[in-house]
Amino acid sequence: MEIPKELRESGLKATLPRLKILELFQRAEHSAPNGTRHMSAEDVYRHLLNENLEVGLATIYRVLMQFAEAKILLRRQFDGERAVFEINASEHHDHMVCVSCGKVEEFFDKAIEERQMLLARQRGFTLRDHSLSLYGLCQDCATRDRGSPGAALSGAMLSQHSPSGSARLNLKSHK
Amino acid sequence: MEIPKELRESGLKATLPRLKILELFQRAEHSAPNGTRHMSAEDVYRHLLNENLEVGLATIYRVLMQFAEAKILLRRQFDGERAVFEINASEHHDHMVCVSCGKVEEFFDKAIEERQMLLARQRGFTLRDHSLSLYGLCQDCATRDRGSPGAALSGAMLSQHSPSGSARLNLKSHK
DNA sequence: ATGAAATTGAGAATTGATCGCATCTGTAGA
DNA sequence: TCTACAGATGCGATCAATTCTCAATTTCAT
Repeated sequence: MEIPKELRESGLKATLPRLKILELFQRAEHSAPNGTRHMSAEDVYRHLLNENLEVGLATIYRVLMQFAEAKILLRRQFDGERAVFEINASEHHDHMVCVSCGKVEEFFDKAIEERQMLLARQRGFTLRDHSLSLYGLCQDCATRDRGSPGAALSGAMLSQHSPSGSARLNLKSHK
Repeated sequence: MEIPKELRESGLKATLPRLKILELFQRAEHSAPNGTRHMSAEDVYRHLLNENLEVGLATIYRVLMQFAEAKILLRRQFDGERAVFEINASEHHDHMVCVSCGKVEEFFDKAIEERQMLLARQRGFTLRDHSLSLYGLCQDCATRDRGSPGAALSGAMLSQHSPSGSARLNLKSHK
């Protein structure tokens, strides 16, 4: 009776890896700044390791895929980056991604949603899903860059404190 | 004096691979249906082979990257798919992608663009770029599927006449 | 024409992600 | 509670897309 309803309803067995992964995303849901909300498979892997739980990467990929299919998680893929997942709890939203520090902010705009539906309808297009991401500098990075221009956007140095992976275009440097 | 201004202005040397790749995208610009407009590195590779021009894949990836940096081409990355490129000639636009046949339609909506700018401004976000893609069934596929439901969305059979790659989620079957 | 600098091509290497399979483990039913 | 077995895991192999390495070739300013 400790089995979370998300798992029960999905038909997936309540295994340790699944329970822990679900819990991880649920805890991260309201992690305030710099979205630990959005985690890649590797992010999850490392988080679990920190909790002294060794789960095979393959398992993590599998579970993330199953959770996404079950609508427990949402899979997001920002421009050239690895896939990240977030818990599917809050309302639908789109994202603003800082290309400097990697921070992900969420937003929702009714007007945009409505225009999308209208445009699709006009073309006889049956809308299933959509993905809208704005890329640029978050307030903090814009401010900092104004102070010492030139240093910014090299990205390399900044990729350290990038939460779930790295800034866009910064495709190297992991592990 | 045959050197296209795109190359001249980019500072890139006018080599055969570059000339041919540029020409390919320029010719494809107005290819009417089912975007040959959007081509992956492999697509380009195959097209050049058809013209009896063997260019190493590595070179194609390099040139595409350079062209994207020079704003000659635009790199697009639809959900789980490989990167595709299109010539950066026409006005800015976003995309509707058919998840069944892979067709890519383009659209532009002033209202959406304006909302995006407004939302970014409200959050102190310096907008650099954005990506909006609508996923669903194009008119043709929606009509066909209504005729013989169930058959659709298996995707596999359809991936053949998919122009630049394959339908979304159909990550296998290439070469 | 000449040489420094840029570019290419072939293959090796990386990276993110998936697969195959032998071994475990939840969980429904006895 | 016990048990059988479908389902799940973990490991390593594998895959696909992309990038890197480096020697050989080509471009272009002089």
